[in-house]
Amino acid sequence: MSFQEKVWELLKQIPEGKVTTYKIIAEKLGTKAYRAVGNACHNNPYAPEAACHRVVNSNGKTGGFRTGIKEKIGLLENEGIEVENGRIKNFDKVLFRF
DNA sequence: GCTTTGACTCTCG
DNA sequence: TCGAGAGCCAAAG
Repeated sequence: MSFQEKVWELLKQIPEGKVTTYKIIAEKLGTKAYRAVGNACHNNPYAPEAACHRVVNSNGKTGGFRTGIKEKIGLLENEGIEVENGRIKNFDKVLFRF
């Protein structure tokens, strides 16, 4: 199982209404390849299963999204996550730490 | 096998 | 609060 496959497995564990960060994911995999995690999402073949839109930056910002940041924000809000100016409002509340 | 690139993070001014 | 610079790892060319 390659690095990114492990990332996708973790992404599938994120429940609705919750988000996580690239840092946390990397830590869970026992590495510090935050950027590699981003790459994994970019190449994510498990489209809706692996909730890459529930992964944000460590400071609560949504970061960038290749398919359009607006779309993802809409999805997050639909799950009860408030987003304002590309930033998670109640970040500590919705943060999923596995 | 070295170089480039990226949906990142941390520190400093 | 915000932007710039440096550091980090894995995948693709």
